[in-house]
Amino acid sequence: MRSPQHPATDDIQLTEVLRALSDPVRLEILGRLAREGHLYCFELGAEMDLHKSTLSHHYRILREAGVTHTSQEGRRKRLTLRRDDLDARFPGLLDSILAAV
Amino acid sequence: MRSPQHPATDDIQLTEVLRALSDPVRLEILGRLAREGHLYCFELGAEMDLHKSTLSHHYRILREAGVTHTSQEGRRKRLTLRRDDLDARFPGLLDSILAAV
DNA sequence: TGGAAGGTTTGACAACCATCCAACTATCGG
DNA sequence: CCGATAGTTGGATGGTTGTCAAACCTTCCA
Repeated sequence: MRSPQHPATDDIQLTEVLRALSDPVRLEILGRLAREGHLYCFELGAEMDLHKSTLSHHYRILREAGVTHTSQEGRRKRLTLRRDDLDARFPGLLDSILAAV
Repeated sequence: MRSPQHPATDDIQLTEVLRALSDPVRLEILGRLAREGHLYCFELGAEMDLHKSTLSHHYRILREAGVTHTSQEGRRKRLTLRRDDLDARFPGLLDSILAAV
């Protein structure tokens, strides 16, 4: 299993971040990540009533946009928010979105 | 000619605003609006090398998302940014996006 | 009054998106 | 080693998007 692709901080594009967050499911994931600090994919699978492959698709979009970081822990996958990177690149953006979620 | 549809301030949805601004053309329009205060559609048509119907499509998305206000002046159309409405609904969001454009 | 200017609408089209499903890979527990 | 767990991948599908082009509608002006 190849390690997942994360864009470098400087390569995070505003249009991609905005597009990634313009979906209710991904906005919900973002809110959970912000509140809980991190989460395991299988936790969402148990709650969100979406096929696991659909969720996997959303994880990829968030990751490739630079919003989340994914790390492997055994057979589980752990998501965290790239808060520092996003704040460095687009100051205030994340906070204003999270305040509205 | 029916007057164009603008959502009420309370009806502006975060996902729609983010989606509206996740396109380079519309982000460019936003930047110009923020810098110049207002603009007439035909000015963009002369500069942006896109078919006028394509631009009309972008105007509609910005307007229906609640990002811009459109008013008719003779046969011209004048766009302004709904800055107060957006600030009231999503404090800080517009500023952080404009800072990154 | 007739033509030009400024936009909208409709249709077409290729590209993309969210979703599901089935099959697959990889890891853990017994 | 085997079955269960956790996700990814590829295909299919119905819907949406960005773009152009042609036709249309308003408004102005000469």
